[in-house]
This record gives sequence, C-alpha cells and structure tokens, in this order.
Amino acid sequence: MPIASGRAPEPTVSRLSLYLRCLRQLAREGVKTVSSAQMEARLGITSAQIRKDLSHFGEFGRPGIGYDVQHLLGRLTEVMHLDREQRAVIVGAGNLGAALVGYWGGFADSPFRIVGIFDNNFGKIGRMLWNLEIQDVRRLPEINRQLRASIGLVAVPGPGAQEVADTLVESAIRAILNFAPAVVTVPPGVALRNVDLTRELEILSYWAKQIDSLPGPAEPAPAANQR
Amino acid sequence: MPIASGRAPEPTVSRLSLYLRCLRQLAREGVKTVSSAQMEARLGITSAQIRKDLSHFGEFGRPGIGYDVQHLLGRLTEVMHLDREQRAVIVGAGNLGAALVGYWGGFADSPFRIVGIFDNNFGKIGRMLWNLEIQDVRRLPEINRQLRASIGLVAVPGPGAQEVADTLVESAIRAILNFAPAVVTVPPGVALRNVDLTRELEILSYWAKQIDSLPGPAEPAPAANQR
DNA sequence: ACTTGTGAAGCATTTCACAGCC
DNA sequence: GGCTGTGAAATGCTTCACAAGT
Repeated sequence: MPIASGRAPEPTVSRLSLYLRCLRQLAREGVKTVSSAQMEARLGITSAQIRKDLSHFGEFGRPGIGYDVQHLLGRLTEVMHLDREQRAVIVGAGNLGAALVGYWGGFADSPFRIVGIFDNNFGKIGRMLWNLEIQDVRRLPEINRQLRASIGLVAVPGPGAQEVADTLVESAIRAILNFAPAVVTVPPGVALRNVDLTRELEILSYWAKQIDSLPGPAEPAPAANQR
Repeated sequence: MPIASGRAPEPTVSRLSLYLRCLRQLAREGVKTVSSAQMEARLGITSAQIRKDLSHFGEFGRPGIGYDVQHLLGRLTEVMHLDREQRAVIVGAGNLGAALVGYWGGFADSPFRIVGIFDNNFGKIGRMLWNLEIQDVRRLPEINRQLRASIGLVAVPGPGAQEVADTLVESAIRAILNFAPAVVTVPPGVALRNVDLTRELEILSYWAKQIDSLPGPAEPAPAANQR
C-alpha cells in the first residue's frame, strides 16, 4: 500500500483530471457514492484502470460499496494541488492570448487565475484586455516578483517561443503551457506541456484518411486515448 | 519492409507532425539532407525513435547519407493527406471559436481552411466573424452538403458538446477536434481528439507540485513526451 | 452479492545494437 | 567513417483475475 504520493505514471496523472471532472459532476447531482464501474460508464475508462490509477495515491474506496464522492473529490483535489489558488501569466496578447484570458476569466470557482498578460509589441503594451493591462514582456521577471505566478502560458508565434520560455523560467515560473508550434526546452525543475493546434489537425487528417481507405466496414478510430 | 502504410501506432503518427514541421524548417534553411541524429538535436526525439517511426511508412533514407529533405517532406505530406485542401467547420462562436478562425485564417499556405462557423445563439447568428457569417448550427447538416468540410472543431461549453458532435457526424464530418471539457463519443469511422485546456493546467499543477516537494536536487519534469 | 486493491500476465512502445550499405 | 533499417531486449502501461472486505 503506497500511502499517498510516490511517483505516478504520466498517463495516470493525466487521467486524474478526468476523474476530478466526473466527481464534480457527480457531486452536483447529489450522488453520494460511486463505483469504478459507474465511472467507467461515464468516462469510457475501464474500471480496472481507474482503480489502478487511484491506488497510486492511496486507498480511497470501500469494498462492496465504492468511493465516497465528496471524500475522493477532496483527496484528488489535494493530490493535484488544486486546493489553493494557482496564479498564471500569459505571454502573447494576440487572438489566442486574448481568448485564453477570457476562458479562465469566466469561471470564478476555478483555482486558476490569470494575473498578468504580456506582449513585446509597443502597439499593444498599455492597452487593456478584459481587466488586465498588457505589459511589456521585457519587464516580466521584475513584475512577477509581485504577481507571484507559478504558471506561464506561451501564446506567441513559433519563433519567439523559446525566448519567452527562457524569460518565464527566469521569472521563477515552475510550469509552462506552450501553445506555440515550436519545440521548447526548459531546465530540470520546470514542467512543460504543449498544446499544438495545427498538430492536432494534422493528426486528425491522418486518421480520417486511414478511415477512408479501410478495406472492410469501418473500424473504430483510435480515439486519441481520450487524451 | 512494410512498403508504405500498414497500421502505424498512434504515438508514431502524432510524431509525424513534428517531423514535418522540422523538415519544413530545414527546407526553408535550404538544407538538402538530414540525418536522424540531426533531427534528434532539433526535436529532442531519439534518432532510433525517428528511424523506427519512418520505417512504418517506407524506406526513405540512404545509409551513410541520411534523408533527402525535400523527398521526405513530400512523402510525409502525402502520408498525412496534407497534400490536399482540408476543409473544416467550427461550432461555437465564442472567444475560443473566434480565436480559432483567426488562427488558421492567418496562414495561407496551410492545407486547413475554415469554411464555416456555427452557433446556436440567435444573437450571434447572422453576424460576421472575420470573413465568415455565423450560421445556425441547426442548419449544419444541410449547409455542409455545399461546404463539404470533413473536419469539425467543437468550441462550445461542455454540456453542449455531445449534441454538437452528433450533429457533426450527421453532417458527414469524418474527424472532430473537441475543445469542450466533456467526454464525447463518436461512432466507429469518425476520428476524435480532445484539447482540454483546463485539464492541461491541472496536470501542470500536479507536476509543478511534484517538483516543489522533491527531496534531492531538482529532477527533469516529465516534459509531456514532447506531446 | 458486490466492489476494492493488486500481483501477475499481456500488450504496446521505446531503446539497443548491429548487419549492411554509402 | 557515417548512417539507415530492423530484429531483439527492455521498459512501461493496461488488463486480467481473484483474495479479501463489506
């Protein structure tokens, strides 16, 4: 029994987020208790997978009963550090950057809060975006001493992405979500994930093709692992 | 030698898109020939992985020399069906939908073209977004007979996502990119990928935590597999 | 009767390492 | 000497299946 956190596989962690969303919905519905089989029905992730995933972080269920929704919700929220405010800055005040500010501006009960938006374009610096003033990315390290954001979102064109990431690291950011179509590297101790929109479409283009040229009757698409 | 396409693993296909981007850059730089080791230096994907990936689709390299950039670029473009126009529609004309239209409106040399945007809100229907008129999502199946899009982007709030996906399937869409924070299911023969922004931040929140609470000196973050 | 937690088995992907070719 | 393509080994993840708990 690996009491609480050891080192969990990356796929497991990424599914935790899905479990959380499912549990929040169950809580809204007033459901008290849920079995891994019931979650399978909602998420399309096998019950064995769910139990194995949860087992990395502790023993949350009761044989014959299932999981207490509120309890599991609380524990997973802690495990993922979503029980505290998570402050984030966005670099890049273009279409995408603006949409991202709006995206998390909407929900007040989210732990994520966008506390700053930065750009390198003098035409944009000083303008307001929602309730935030666009600031000079060159001042980011200095300004983040006040903002104390630990997450950075990179929404600039590909060629500028590495430089922006370096600036974020220099600003004591611990996690970067990169939307730029570019390979970004970060030093040990900084987490990085990429969201690459063109890449997603290209991958779909491949699978759509595969489906077209299938010999027999249609086969299930690989469904991206419910990623 | 599995001449050209058999069934390639999903991770391989998803990396193909990275190889393409790298090759396009090499072509712009005027580089004629590239080895898997040189690509490793640019992409952070091991040379053995690159060679194994490419081997699923044919033998493109020459021992002692490497790969001809133009040739490999051309072949991979074919493999992924990016040598033809790929028409897409977006459902949801909110912040995100609008940003997505702009995102692909920018680049003219992309095979992806947004040919329609739809919403269910009468306040939005009829308004223009860039050069497209927002249309009633209820008319999507009918209108797509003219548009002939095969890709659909879902940019609506979570609760509406499944209904929208069903409408897209009914409209002869073969591939769906879902941005809504919801589990969507599609019938066999339709490809589906999810881009879940909140989920990405939640996962980063976990890894950033892991880093904080590391006993020894910092360790590399799992880097999301360059995903 | 139902459900969890988990070793063990099964499967998929990555990495190794080298024969063969330039 | 340098590089590809690929079986074989290693690794990592998922699924099975069941003892134990309610």
